[in-house]
Amino acid sequence: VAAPAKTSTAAVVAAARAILEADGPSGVTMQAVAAAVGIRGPSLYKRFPDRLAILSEIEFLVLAEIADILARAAATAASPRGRIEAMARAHRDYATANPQSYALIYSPGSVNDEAHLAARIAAIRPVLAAMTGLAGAERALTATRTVTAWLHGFVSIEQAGLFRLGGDIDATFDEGLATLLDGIAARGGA
Amino acid sequence: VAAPAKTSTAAVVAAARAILEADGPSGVTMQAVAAAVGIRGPSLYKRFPDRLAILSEIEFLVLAEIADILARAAATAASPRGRIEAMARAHRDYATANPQSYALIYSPGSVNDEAHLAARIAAIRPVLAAMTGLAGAERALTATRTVTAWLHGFVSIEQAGLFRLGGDIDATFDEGLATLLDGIAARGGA
DNA sequence: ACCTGAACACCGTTCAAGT
DNA sequence: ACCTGAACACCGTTCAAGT
Repeated sequence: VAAPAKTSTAAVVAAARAILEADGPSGVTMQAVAAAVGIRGPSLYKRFPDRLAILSEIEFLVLAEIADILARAAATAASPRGRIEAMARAHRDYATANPQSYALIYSPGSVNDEAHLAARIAAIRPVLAAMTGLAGAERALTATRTVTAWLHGFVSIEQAGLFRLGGDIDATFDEGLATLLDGIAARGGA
Repeated sequence: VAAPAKTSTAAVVAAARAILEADGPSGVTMQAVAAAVGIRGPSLYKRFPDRLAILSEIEFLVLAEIADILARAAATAASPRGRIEAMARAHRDYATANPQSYALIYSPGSVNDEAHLAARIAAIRPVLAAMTGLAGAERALTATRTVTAWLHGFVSIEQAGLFRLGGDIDATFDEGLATLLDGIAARGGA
């Protein structure tokens, strides 16, 4: 006669993600997550080996969301450059709407195994495809890395509150992106 | 009759910084830092209000080091572009040599008060100066932010071990930097 | 003045016991 | 099968007591 399950793996991950976004990583304690799904801390170990495993599942969730919003953004424009611009804005908007989730997947403690790598590659695929159209197949990977680095750095600095010398940050974003894409296009197209 | 001090504020910060670089942020416990300077955990509260205050002092140390290496790098080249390139390489080299310290000053938990802001501005000053030479006074701030965002994003992704689709990362860095500076120069110079 | 042991609240995690 | 209370080791932090 088995005891009935009070919750599920998916419900635990969803609850943990909500706590992360509301209270930051230090708020994601085993007790808090357990309480959010109506059980006690130790019971979580029936479903996850440890706390890191829960954060790891949140990373999958977030990477899938980013893959989705980037693919949708790419579909809103026809030209390679227009697609990259749309994805860059979507990336920044996602980070603004989900700052803690975004910070998690780039944090030093983020999980870096094969499964997460595959999820990251899947998320970047539409950027790589558009960049192939803009810069050619041979230069697509390097150009994608350049745009991705700038994008992550910009969002990361913005969210840390470190743009503090004034100026219009939205305009800085647009101009930085244009500068980058001009430079990439100037180096020889497809 | 006062009890003789076994250590000093500077010694505590230096010890904490060494532990941070060796064991990461979670290794910087009050007990570990205290033991490294020959005292017990609670004694640290005579010199620092809490653990965050010790990390805050490490941030000042690191920001001063970065200000120093950037200023030195700028002095090795004559042209504005040459100076920016030298500073970009020095920035990346510093992060490679001091990954935990570098991660600390861009971590979500980094202290963002007026004193730290001043230290950050001081560190970036030579970049802003060189950028004024390359892009003109009016466009210097935006261009500096674009380069800084790319630089931080690149280093951050590199250290997280997230460049995993092959290719020469050193060459990617050089090409990304050249692309950016070409784009900035093309938008209208000084 | 500075240092210490003891104590407190709070973590993650383990485990024997319950249903 | 899943859940629970009790326990353990380990944190940051406080404080009264030592010199």
